[in-house]
Amino acid sequence: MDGHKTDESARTGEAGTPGPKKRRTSPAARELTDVDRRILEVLSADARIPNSTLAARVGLAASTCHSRVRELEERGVIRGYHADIDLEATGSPLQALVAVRLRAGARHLLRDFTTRMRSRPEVLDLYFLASDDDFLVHVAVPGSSALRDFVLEQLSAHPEVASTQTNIIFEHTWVAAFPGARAAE
Amino acid sequence: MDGHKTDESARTGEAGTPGPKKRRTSPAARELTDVDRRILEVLSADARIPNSTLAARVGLAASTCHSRVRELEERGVIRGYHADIDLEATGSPLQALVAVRLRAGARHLLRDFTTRMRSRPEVLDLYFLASDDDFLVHVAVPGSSALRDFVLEQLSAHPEVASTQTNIIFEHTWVAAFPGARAAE
DNA sequence: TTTGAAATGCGATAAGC
DNA sequence: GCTTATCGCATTTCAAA
Repeated sequence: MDGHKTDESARTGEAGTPGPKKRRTSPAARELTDVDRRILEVLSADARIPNSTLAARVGLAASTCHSRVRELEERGVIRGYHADIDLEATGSPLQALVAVRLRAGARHLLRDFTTRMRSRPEVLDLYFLASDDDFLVHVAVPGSSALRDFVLEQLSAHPEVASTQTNIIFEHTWVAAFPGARAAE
Repeated sequence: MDGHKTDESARTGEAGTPGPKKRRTSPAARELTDVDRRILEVLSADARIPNSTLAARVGLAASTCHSRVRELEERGVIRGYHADIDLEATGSPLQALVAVRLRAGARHLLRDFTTRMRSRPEVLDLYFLASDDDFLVHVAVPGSSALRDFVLEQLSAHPEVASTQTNIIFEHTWVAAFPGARAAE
């Protein structure tokens, strides 16, 4: 599982420093402008803010702001908008992070495993790690018995799973959608 | 704002399920109806869907649907709406989960620690775990040197931190906002 | 007491400057 | 990138079940 090379060796210099106003010619990897960044910041804090209000906050006309947002959506910078739901209200107040280690000989079942995890209703997030534990599965369940059932039936019972370790979550705090974004605008 | 009573506490039992038709008397913890649940499901997949479309999807009139959504917001079931941002586009493609163990004698600094973590721009999520009185800090950074700086300067350098373990994330998949919600509607 | 339909004001969207 | 104009949606009101 170790020894993977990251593929981000080709990193150009930062544009933040003063210098030549060279035009960025790669549209897909174009860097974000300062206004773009502020738009993302506001939308990550409140995705349903009216476009006119957003425009005023970032100092743009409404139409301009709208086209910027659309461009960010089309470029894939904004991947979507999601409602943040109170898990207690949905009847699943118990959260856990389950560390899963796969059997070394069953790595070809990795895709099956991720597919199954993503199809399970209890699963909220799936972290594929570089460490000894291959996955960290973030789940929410109604109670401890449902947690036990999930771990036993969806993880331990499967042959590709070598071991699991279940960690109860006392509290999960969402801080930001991306680095630099602040909840307190 | 505060704990005022909603004026619609008289909700009769559902006719669908057999059983006692006991009236729910706790308004704050009132259970979600089937329609509520479907609304949450759609909004967690696409928070900016037009209300008219949402209403059609859940089989409600637009006005009714709108009042339901507002009620869910006021009850705190919907805690907010957030844009989902591509971390690579923001220039922080490297993610990690840092496990932090606090010194047993410094548990009174727990609040300071969480406050500091939430003020750091690199931090995306903060998990307070039951396992070893540990935290799991989800961060995104531009590269490995920024990750090293964060761990050394924001964690190891502080006296309340007993130990850290940094786990690189190969891939992070957001699956659902709450149990049962499916991305593929 | 909750739903559905109609009316109005505001915001989203597109064309021109 | 801003201004204006049009269109569509959000929101309220009211009638009905």
